[in-house]
Amino acid sequence: MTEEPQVRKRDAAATKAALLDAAAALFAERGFDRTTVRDIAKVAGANQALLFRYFGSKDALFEEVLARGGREQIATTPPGELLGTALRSMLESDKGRDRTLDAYLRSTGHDSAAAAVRRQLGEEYAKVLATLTDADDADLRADLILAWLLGIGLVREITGKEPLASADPDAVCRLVLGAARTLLERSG
Amino acid sequence: MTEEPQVRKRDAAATKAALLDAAAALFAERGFDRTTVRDIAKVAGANQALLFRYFGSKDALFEEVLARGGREQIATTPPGELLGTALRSMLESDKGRDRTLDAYLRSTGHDSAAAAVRRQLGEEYAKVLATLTDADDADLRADLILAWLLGIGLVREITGKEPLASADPDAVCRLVLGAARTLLERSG
DNA sequence: GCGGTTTGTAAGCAACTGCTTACAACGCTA
DNA sequence: TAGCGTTGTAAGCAGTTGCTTACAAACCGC
Repeated sequence: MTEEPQVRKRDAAATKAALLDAAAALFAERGFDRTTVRDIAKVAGANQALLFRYFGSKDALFEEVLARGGREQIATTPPGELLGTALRSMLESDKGRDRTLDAYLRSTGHDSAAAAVRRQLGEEYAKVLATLTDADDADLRADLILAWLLGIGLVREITGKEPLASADPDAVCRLVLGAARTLLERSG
Repeated sequence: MTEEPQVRKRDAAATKAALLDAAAALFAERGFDRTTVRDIAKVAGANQALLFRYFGSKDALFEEVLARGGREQIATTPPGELLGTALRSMLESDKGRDRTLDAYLRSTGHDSAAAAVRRQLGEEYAKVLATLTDADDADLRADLILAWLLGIGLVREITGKEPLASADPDAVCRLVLGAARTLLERSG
């Protein structure tokens, strides 16, 4: 057997990334309050003191997790498809999908600086969604669409309520997009 | 001055009710994890040991809070008006309104037995909402309406995103009920 | 090789958590 | 009034939390 470097040694960037990944996974799974820095460090295979050296605090780490994951989708999706894409990526519970939304939804009890990130993230989504209608209350309608997206995520991932939790993504998309079109098209 | 009994003395029922009220308020304000039994006892003006004597555990107390508040609205509203009423009661941020939904939304990171209460509460709402349509996927459509309600509450109360957070209740109702009608009326 | 910086580690601190226990005060019944 | 279950209180226990500190080991320029 060739000797493989099982343990990452003296690579600050890799350690930081590992901590970020571990934190994202755990925050998504348990929420902010029920995730401990010791758990994050253990999953990342790093010492917990490094978490504070690289991120400053658990709070700051949470902010970075939220900011990193949230902006990804907005940046890589054309406006017209954002609603469908966001909805679909939320519905496809397959492995490997981005779980930032879960972290968001499971940490609603947590105020502090992360609340600002949450709000800003919402702003960015809503801003894009608002371009889809020419009604004079476009921003409000966009907020309602965003609220629907979040609510669907809440019921599916957190509450786990059936039949929505394991409903066919296509069926859900058809229903939601149909109603959303009504909301966006009728001028105010 | 006549002597008033400022301190409640030896009244188990009153003490228990005070604890329940205090818990409901604090859970709604901070969520489950960030509310301590010491705080609840302090707000209720009671000793924290009594909390455990009367409710058994913090978890069980949370369950009672959720169950008590949630069923109230369902029981007192006719099915056809549930959507509008629930929406309106959520939008009217005035004083004294029931804040059980906030407790629900701020405690999404908390699993355990309360998750069952959350789910069951959702079942009851969805069951009523499902009677509003005759589509063969009525349950799914009802779940989507429920999700929208929760999402709107989330964006308004937790995220505080504008313009939805301080939007006119009538305007929101008009938009949501219009789109919801589309969702419920079109048979599948 | 050598000094200094960067990276990783172990141990611990102080505060807080849910919960328990031992006990005092009260009020009803006999 | 004596006895006794109920209600309220003070103190503490054991475990966990975020975060800090003191130190060892690896790396880099010289």
